[in-house]
Amino acid sequence: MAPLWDNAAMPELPEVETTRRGLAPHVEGRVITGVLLRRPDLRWPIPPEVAASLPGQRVLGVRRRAKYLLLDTAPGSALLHLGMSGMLRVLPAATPVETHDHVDIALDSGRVLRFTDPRRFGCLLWQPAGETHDLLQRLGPEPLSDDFHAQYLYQRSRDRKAPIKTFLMDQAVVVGVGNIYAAESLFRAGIAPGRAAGSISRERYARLVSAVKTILAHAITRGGTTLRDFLNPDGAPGYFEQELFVYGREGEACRTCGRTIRDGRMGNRATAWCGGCQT
DNA sequence: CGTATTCCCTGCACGC
DNA sequence: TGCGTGCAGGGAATAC
Repeated sequence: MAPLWDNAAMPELPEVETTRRGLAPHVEGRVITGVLLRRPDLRWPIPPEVAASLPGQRVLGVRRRAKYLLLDTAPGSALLHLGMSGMLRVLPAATPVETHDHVDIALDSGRVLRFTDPRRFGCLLWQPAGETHDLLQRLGPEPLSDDFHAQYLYQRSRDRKAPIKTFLMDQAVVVGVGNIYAAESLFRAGIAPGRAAGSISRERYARLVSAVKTILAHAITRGGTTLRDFLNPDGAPGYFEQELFVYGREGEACRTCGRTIRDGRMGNRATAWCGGCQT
């Protein structure tokens, strides 16, 4: 079975949303018949409620908040994060187990929802019904929602001296904009990533918000096309590689102006930008 | 409060 | 060929 993700396509918000859409038809409405934890020490230990509460429950919905997926059942929700190497697949129950297959959630359809994560930066946690997990408490708005707009970003950025790229990747400001999409959005908006967030005009924030929305929405569309049949994913997601303008292109020529793409670090993250197109 | 740094973990690309 | 080293990443935790 071809993997859905590899190191070339980290699960950012569009991949998580694509995963949600792919999973939902196979998981929603199904009854969980068992939970098998082969390796409970992920980013955090998997709490006992997961294995104790899920069996016998019907999956009422599959939701996404930021880069988290939630499997809703009556007593509560399984809260999943794919980290940077996590993968979720729906497979025939008899599918042989491989090295990093940490969790199986068996379904009454005879299939199994399998969580695989080589680097174990992902997590599987428990959110009791009616509560909001601490990890979801202080998150900013969804980037594709109407709550994420230029005036919001402009106001939140006043007095912030951190680089705009760091600010944009702050999950308390807006969720789901990881390193790739931050770099690409700033390129599209023509803003240099090192510029202090608090010194950027309202007009430029309008361009940035528009760029974030356009790029994320486009990436989701692309992801969707690679995932027609979630049970038999054919080929790599490859959603974006041909469309990147700066991310991973350090030292290469800018596709717009021809200048060499620069690189540096911001907030301890590799950052690429074009000194000609971004000011 | 905001900002900077460290850490978690593994696979991979390097250089010797 | 097989080491060792450094890096990548989300994002929480910690330190200032």
